[in-house]
Amino acid sequence: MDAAGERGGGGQARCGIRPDRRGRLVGRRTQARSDLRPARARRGARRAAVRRSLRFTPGAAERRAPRHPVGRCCADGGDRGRPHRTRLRRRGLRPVAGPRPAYREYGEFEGRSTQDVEGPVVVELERRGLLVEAGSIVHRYPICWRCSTPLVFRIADDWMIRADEIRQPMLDANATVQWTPDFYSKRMDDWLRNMDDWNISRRRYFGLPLPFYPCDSCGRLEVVGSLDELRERATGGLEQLKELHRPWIDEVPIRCDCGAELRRVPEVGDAWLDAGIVPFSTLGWENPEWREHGYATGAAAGLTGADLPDHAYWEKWFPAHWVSEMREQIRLWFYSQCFMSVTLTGKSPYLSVLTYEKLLDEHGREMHRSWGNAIDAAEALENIGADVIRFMFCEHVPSQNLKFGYGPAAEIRRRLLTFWNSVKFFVDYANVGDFRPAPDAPAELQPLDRWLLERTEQLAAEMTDAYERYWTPALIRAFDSFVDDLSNWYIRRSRRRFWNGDEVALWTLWQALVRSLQVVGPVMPFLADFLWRRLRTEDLADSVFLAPWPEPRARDEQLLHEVAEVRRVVELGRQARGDASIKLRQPLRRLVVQGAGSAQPHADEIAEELRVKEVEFGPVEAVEVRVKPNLPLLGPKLGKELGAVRAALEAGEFEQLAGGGVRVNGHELAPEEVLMERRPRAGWALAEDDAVTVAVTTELDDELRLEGRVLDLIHQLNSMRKDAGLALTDRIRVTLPASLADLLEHADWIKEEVLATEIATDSVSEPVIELLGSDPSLRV
RNA sequence: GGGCGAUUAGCUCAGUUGGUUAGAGCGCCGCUCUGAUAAGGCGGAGGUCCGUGGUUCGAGUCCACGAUCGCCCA
Repeated sequence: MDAAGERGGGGQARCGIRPDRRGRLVGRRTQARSDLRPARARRGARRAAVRRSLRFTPGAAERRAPRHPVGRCCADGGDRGRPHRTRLRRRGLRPVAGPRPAYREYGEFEGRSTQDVEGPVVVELERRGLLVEAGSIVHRYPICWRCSTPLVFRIADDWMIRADEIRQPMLDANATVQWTPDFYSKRMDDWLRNMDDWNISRRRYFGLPLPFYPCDSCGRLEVVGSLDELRERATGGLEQLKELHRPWIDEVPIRCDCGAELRRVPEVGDAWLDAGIVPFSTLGWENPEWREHGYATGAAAGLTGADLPDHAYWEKWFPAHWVSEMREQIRLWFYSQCFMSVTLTGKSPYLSVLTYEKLLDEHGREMHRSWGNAIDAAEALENIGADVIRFMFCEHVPSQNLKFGYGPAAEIRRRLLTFWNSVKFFVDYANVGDFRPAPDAPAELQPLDRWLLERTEQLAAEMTDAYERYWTPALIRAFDSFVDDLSNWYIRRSRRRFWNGDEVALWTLWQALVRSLQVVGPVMPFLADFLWRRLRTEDLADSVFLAPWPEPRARDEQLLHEVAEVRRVVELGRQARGDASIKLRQPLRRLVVQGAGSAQPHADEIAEELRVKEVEFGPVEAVEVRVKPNLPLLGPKLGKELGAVRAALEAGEFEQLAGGGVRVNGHELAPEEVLMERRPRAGWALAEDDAVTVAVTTELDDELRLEGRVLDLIHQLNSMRKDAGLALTDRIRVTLPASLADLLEHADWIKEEVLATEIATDSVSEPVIELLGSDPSLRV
């Protein structure tokens, strides 16, 4: 089709039959116009040229093009559908027979191109009174995909490998393969069930020459099996045989048993013959000895110094564990490999296959240089980076087209930046304290430290599992979730410890980073190794890829669950505060948590995160209780009754029992079998999800208000530090307006938070900070 | 014509064995934190999960049919 992909175009082509008439001719016997042909060909052609007209159905994509009166010349016209299948005619009507689309032995048409005779043929038919009808028809037409030259089909003899006898063995072999996505197994089966004989010959110059030597004298077909055999049977030309390719190979005739001298057929083999034997040719199949630098021969010699292994090596590595290629390889490489392997070994050459779809631009259009939206691979590697590209490929589900471009790349880079910053954070504070990680965990690990180590083990287990399933999207999901926990929970919760040079926290973070690099290495090898080299100690491998894969171990699932609950409670708490429009800088008095009991050991953390004075675990007192059934529990228990129970609960027709249960429609439901929905009482803010309810008091007293103002001031002073470009360790003097004098009740707290050595009031209108030991011009 | 997929928020896409109020990123609006700072967090608006029927106490998920789009074969 043409480059614009024109669909259903209005183009028409000259043809002997008008579209509205063509139906009348379907199925009727026709006779080729033998009187247009040279006499020599007529006799043999008479039988062959009698054939049935075929139904012609225009395809979805059409193009203005002529349909030539040359027999089976159109992709669609000649061989549509099994009921109409005709045998390929090897003799007879064959006007277009040479390497170029030109007529041969056809009188006045001799040597003219098919396009040139388009009109004259119709004129000639009419002159002879043979024309039924001349008109135009829209139909599919082949053109060169690169230069758009119209192409002509012509009849030719070819070399085929018969497919029928290997069909079932290949289907059996395919049943042993694990395909991802799995439905491509079915497409492979479909291809195998329908495959025709494999046409292996190509009329080209480059390619592996087919070693076929037909004998016109005795009718034998000689097939030369090796270079040694060729040398043995050659009648000459060996001295110029530089390699087993054209043109040299064609100058080496062989002797037939009948005495005749045989020449090779001119064809070369289909490239997929070569590709199909990759599992054998590269692994030294039946090679008696290991040959150093023996892999590449002929023109490829010197391009690779790879060894040609011996057969023992093949035994070790065959079949391949995993092959990945685009899905179109089903009818190409996956097929040809399987064909060869089943022929030679009876087995599939691969255990599992990952296929992927097309690479499109970020808007979903195909990439074309002429459209200006193509991104060259080298350019992408330079500007986006290999790791970001790999991350992008891993994340996307392989059954979908991949939308590729600078926009999606920037998004991924930003996500990776969080991980990068986590490493940078560690390195900064490790350098400040001149920290050197010890091989073993320190004894004084805090709960949060133990949690991060468990969380890292969880990451290692999840990613190992994803690798083993060859399901790369799960890799990215696991990694993203880990980075969130690492950065937005562990590091943020532990910042103060790092400021103070806490070596236990530093060690824990270091361990988590090092261990996560090991499992994420295959996804982003360059970044992982770069960071590894900055984090590694002397007893660790030089490269992350020389480090052993983390051995899975039992994890403290209880601790992991507890902290997950804590994060859930905190999220709900923030939501409740948000609903009540109370910012986090304003301390509140009480928080009540119902339903996340396992978070209780971490109540202090919850209090700190949500800036509340007290955290209680227990029933939340709230108004307007609405009860819903807990479906996963009640569904199996109540069955058809469930609908009625649900309706009754919805309508409020139930009775609450002591202990939290509910009586409804004659059923007593346990507390865990129902879900309560609440609204906050006055003075409270509330948020809940399915199983957890969090309520916080919204009333402020003087103490809370004062602390809120102190936090505001601290925030303001730290912003000023930042604006003034002060270093992390710079000490300052703070001067406050008299109106803020009451905040000095918390002077020590403020001094600690803003790294001030002095704080006082004076006649200023706004707070002022000064860098100690500096001149007054640095006053802000 | 046969076969294989897809259809979920404005856009790009997740959604594991059927389960409560269907999620994420981007974009938009508002708020917020801040010693990772051109980031981070929270909230809001935005959904007939293509349609119809069926199985089931219960369907985005399973089944059937249909529509549209894509791909393989012919």
